[in-house]
Amino acid sequence: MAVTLKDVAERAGVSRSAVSRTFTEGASVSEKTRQKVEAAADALGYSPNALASSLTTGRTKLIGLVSNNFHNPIFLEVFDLFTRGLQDRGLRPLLVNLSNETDPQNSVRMMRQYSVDGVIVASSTLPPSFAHAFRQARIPVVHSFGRHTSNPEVHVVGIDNVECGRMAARELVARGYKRIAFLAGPENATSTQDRLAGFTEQMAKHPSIAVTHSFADAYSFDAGRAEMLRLLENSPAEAYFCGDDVLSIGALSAVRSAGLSVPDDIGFIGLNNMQMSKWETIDLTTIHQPISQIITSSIELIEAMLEDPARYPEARLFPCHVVERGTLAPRM
Amino acid sequence: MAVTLKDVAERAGVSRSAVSRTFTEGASVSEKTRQKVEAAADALGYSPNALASSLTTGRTKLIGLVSNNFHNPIFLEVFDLFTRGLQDRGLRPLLVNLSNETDPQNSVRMMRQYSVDGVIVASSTLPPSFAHAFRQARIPVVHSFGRHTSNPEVHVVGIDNVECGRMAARELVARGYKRIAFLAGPENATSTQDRLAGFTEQMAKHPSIAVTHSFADAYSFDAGRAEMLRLLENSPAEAYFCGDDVLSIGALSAVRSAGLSVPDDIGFIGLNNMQMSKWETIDLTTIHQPISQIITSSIELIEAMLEDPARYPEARLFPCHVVERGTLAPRM
DNA sequence: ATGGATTTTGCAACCGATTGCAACGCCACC
DNA sequence: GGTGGCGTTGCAATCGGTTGCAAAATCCAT
Repeated sequence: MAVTLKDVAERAGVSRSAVSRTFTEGASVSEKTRQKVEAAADALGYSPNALASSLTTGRTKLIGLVSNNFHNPIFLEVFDLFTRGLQDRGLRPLLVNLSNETDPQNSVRMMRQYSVDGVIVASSTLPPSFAHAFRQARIPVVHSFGRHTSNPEVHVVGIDNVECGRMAARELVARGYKRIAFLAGPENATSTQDRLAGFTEQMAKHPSIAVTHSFADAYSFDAGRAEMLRLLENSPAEAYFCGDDVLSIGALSAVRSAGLSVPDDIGFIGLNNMQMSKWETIDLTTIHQPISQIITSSIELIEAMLEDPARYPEARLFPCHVVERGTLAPRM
Repeated sequence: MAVTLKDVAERAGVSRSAVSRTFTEGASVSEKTRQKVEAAADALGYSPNALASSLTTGRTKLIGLVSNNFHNPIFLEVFDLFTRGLQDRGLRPLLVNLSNETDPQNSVRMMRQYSVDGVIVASSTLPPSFAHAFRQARIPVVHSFGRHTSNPEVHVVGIDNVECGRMAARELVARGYKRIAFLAGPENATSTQDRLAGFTEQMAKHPSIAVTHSFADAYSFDAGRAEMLRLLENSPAEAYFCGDDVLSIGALSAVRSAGLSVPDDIGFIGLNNMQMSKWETIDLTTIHQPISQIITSSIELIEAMLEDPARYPEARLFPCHVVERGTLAPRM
């Protein structure tokens, strides 16, 4: 079948060790044998079997890329950035779709079987127990878009969701809305909980403003639309903070199909600033989440953990800011 | 470190072979030893190292999932379906992003290094040379969304793009448009070429109708928008067939920001029927591509090739149909 | 209890690599 | 010519499993 070390060694007339050494950085091989080996390898079309070598080196260069978020278009961008970033560093992403998985131990087992060097959990809706389970299993792990706690047990890279909640609240108050609501993502997602906490905390400073909130089933267009349709049935608020742009877009669609106009009848502010939000037909005012920095940073972090698995868990949070477009009334 | 076969064997008081056999389907082990082994394995938290076993079995259960299409939202759905479908069959997708790769040999080398059992090329814009290179390297390969030829050299699963071109042409003619254009995807993509061929072939039957075409740089919103803006500068056609929904949506956005209305001023028909196309704000008439069947079929095919690598290359094409929404004038 | 058939088991070789160690060749220098 | 030192090389063990083969254990019928 495949060309092996042994084949190359025989053709080059050297030992297998010699071949192995010419293919490993910084090993001691004379120029002469290196030449012979490379000639033989080229002729045979040899490339070393990374999996076999992983047996002795203990490194597979495989990184589990774990997510459950395959309905939010922003994750296409996330996967794009992750795969390229990992590839550029010689790492290979093993994509794991946890959409229907509830038991972290299954994922741990799976990652163990393929002896991945590390795991990146890319999700704001997967419970922290998944990242924890990996850490418990002593697999280096970074939770991207995860929850920031004061005393993190795993590496977390993302944003300060509580502050985002406050930011949205401040923005809506500044626009003079008197009946404000949070159309949140899935109730049990940590991102939802944190955003809600920040939002209500900030709104508590304005007792004269009526505040409500409700949850969408998922971070998806359909869920946003469905929830908004429900809200429209019963005296909706003047303005909504949506837990994600994709929810906003779903909600916008519901509002427009009800014959109402944005921002004249209802205002919206989203969160993420995905590509689509700037489309003319959408033109969503939103809070920008620095996806690309989060991902770059996550990759750096997982790489650092490969070097030093005992590295002390760290939270890396990146600042967000409001991007003003056309779905909110002007500031007063 | 990790718990190995040997550890389990020692604890259970049996040989390593016995342990191995209890974990391989259909091997001969007595009930008694199986019990002992399983108890020991549970106590130690053992799970077999798939990579090590691949050395002797020659099977990694790794499937390279190769794409260059990380800007078309439909591919999020594609990845979702692929990852779930593969996982359900005990296969693991190794995601490869070929956005900036031009040399098929690099990808072949990469797949070899990780000794994947097979490769799924999921792209309609990657040149056929990639799929061919895998086949040449004797790696089982299926090209999803690839070009159908009468004498296929690799397995292809997708649609008949030539027929789609005809279908779009027929639809536009039936609506009475007299100046018709094809806003195509990347010029060198086989899908573009085939759709263009079918489109012009069909339009040739109507010499009184003015037909033009042009290309977008990529299957992306921005490319569609940019190309449409260019077209608007110089007496645009009455109706456009766009090579992909995402192009249509970009074009729609350009048209609307120019103050024109759809379908009154310009008509559109897309291709794919992605989720987004049914959003109220978009409401795109389009040709439905049966993504989910294509993917299911691709997975079945790659699985069949794992059994029989010599299996004769086959093209599997699925029918498309027009989904009527609101971006074309009514039929005459 | 005996013998033969059938299952179960362990040994040892092997998969494709890496690596510690000792032997080797080569050169310089005395 | 002999010695020391250094870079190079090959041997052999090892990584975590699988598997052919022969020996051992079990079963069944007589």
